[in-house]
Amino acid sequence: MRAPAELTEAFRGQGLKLTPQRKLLFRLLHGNETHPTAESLFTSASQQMPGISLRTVYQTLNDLVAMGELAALSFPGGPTRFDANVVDHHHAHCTACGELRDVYVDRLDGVAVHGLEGFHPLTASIVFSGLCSACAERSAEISNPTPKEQLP
Amino acid sequence: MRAPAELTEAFRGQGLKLTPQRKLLFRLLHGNETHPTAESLFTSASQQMPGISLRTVYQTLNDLVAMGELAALSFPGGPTRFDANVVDHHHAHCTACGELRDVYVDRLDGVAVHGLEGFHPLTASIVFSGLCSACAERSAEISNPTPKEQLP
DNA sequence: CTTTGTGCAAAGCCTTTGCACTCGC
DNA sequence: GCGAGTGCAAAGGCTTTGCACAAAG
Repeated sequence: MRAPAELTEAFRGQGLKLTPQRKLLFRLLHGNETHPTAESLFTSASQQMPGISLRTVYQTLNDLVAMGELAALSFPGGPTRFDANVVDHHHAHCTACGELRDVYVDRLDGVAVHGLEGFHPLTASIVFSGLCSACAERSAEISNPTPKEQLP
Repeated sequence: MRAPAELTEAFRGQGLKLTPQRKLLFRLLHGNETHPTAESLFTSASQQMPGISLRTVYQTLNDLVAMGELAALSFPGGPTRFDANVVDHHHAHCTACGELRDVYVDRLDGVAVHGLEGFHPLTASIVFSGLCSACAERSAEISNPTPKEQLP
C-alpha cells in the first residue's frame, strides 16, 4: 500500500472523497504487517475516532482492495485478513493461533507444473500452514510433559 | 480421500457411526474433482435422499476434514470449497467465475525463502489466481469486440 | 441400552445494505 | 448544491448449535 499522501491523490483520481475516517484508516494500514481483520481495524480506529462505524471500515477496505492497494486473504473458519503489503510475497499461517506472517521467495530456479493448460494466471501465492514457534512449543509440552508432570 | 469402504473402517475406528447419509456423502465425494461447496453437496445428496439435512452434510464434512480425508479451501467472499483430493497438489482459482482446478507440480528445484525462521510448516500450498479459459475469452471480447459490434 | 446421528429451527459470525443526514468537492 | 460518505440498525450469506427423536453399535 502506498503512503497516505499518495493514496489521497489516487482516491481523488477515482472520484472518491477524502474524509478524516479514510485518512485515519490509511495511517493505520500503512506499513502494518499484522494482517488485521476489519474488526481489529475498527477497534484501533475507534480509539482514535470514537463513533467511526464498522460500515466505513468495510467500505474503505473494499475500495482499497478494488484499487489494488490492499490484498484480502481468507482462511477457513476465520474472517478476511487484510494485507497492506502488495509487493510480491507469500505467507505462513499458524493453524493454532491464526498468526500470519510474510514469507519472501529469494530464489526460484525451476518449476514445472501441469494442470494449468488454458488457464491465464495473474498471480501465484504460496501459503505455508503449520505452527508458529509459540504454538509449536506449547504442543511439544503437551505431548512430552516435563518429568514432574508425568504420571508414575 | 479414500474409497467409501475404507472410510467405513476409518469412521468405525474413531467411534463414529455409519449411516446411509454418510455413505451417500462418501460416494458423492470420492473422486469428485469439482471442489464442491457444502450447499452443492447438499443439493446433490437431496436428489438421492430427499429429507437429508444440511446439518448432516456439514457435520460429515467437518468429520472428514478432522480426519484428514478431505481438505477445506477458502477464498474471499465465497463459501468453503471441499477437496476430496488430499495428495500433494495445488490450485488455480478463476476470480471471475470461481472455478477451481487442480494443478500438479512436477518439478521444483532451487527455492530459497526467508521469513520462515522459527516457523514449523506442515504443508505448503500454491494458488494461482487468474482467469479460466472461458472467462478470459469473455473478457477479451469485451475489450476487443468483433468488428460488427464496434461503433462506427 | 448407551452413545452418536438426524432433522428442524433458531442463533452465530462476518459482511453487506437501506435510509436519512452530513460533508467533501 | 450535488453526489458520495457516514452512522445506525437491520438484513444477508454461510456455518454452527440446542432440542427431541431415531438409529447404530
